[in-house]
Amino acid sequence: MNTLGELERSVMEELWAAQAPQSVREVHAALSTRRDLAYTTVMTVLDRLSKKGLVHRERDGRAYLYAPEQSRDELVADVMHTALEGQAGDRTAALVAFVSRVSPEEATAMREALARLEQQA
Amino acid sequence: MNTLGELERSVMEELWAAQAPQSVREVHAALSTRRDLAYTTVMTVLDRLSKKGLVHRERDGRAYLYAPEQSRDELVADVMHTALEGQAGDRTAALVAFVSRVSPEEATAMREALARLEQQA
DNA sequence: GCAATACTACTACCGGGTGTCGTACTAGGC
DNA sequence: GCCTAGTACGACACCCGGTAGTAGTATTGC
Repeated sequence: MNTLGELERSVMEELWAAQAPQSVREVHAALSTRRDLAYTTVMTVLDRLSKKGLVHRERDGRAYLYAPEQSRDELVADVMHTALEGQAGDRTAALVAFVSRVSPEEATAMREALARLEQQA
Repeated sequence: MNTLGELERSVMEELWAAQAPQSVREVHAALSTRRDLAYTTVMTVLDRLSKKGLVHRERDGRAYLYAPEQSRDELVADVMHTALEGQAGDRTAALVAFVSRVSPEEATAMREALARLEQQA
């Protein structure tokens, strides 16, 4: 879930940055500009990410193409949500504590999002 | 930080449930109603939690008393915040995604919290 | 058709974190 | 001065993440 490792996060970043599904080779090439990694290391990480349900893979000829299951925003929102659900008791209290710590811009963003939500309902 | 194990979480629950700081013996007794644990196991966990800064301990005669550093609400809010900070790019997008998933009651709680926040500023 | 090539699958190893506990040491109480 | 309650320290197993090698399989170029 949130417990992504360093390299796993980097790989996800690459997948998010790319618009289309990426092959292992493409991800490896992208990461190789900054770090020295074996091709199989990247493959293993992509495999683990797919087993965790974070990325989706599909055949493309003899290769696989990997794409993120969720956008980064959604994943972050998911982690936040999971944390909140872990709160057995009073969730509103946790939300209040959370809200009281966000920056003014973030508070504004939340107000807008809540307003939009209200219109839908 | 967020990576609390199962037992660690249980211990935190006990500390939160108790009003006053607890001794190892008290926490052990409380957990023993449900699970069979060695006294030293509980001690080790409390020690690790204190090293992580999640609990605070103070001497009481020859024993230590342990108390949570933060309330559960605060910890949850903290985890949520950490997740949000990890968002390198557009945080408002993540907030929007988050807000659009909360329950109606939670949405109401957030609106109230935001309103309160506005009055303070 | 066959060899080279491009991928994947499987396995492995190490380090760190967590669950779990035993043993050694220490400071009060009777 | 010994017993007891408590701590300190160390240990071990397991799982996860970083890292990679080797073996197997399928495609492709000649």
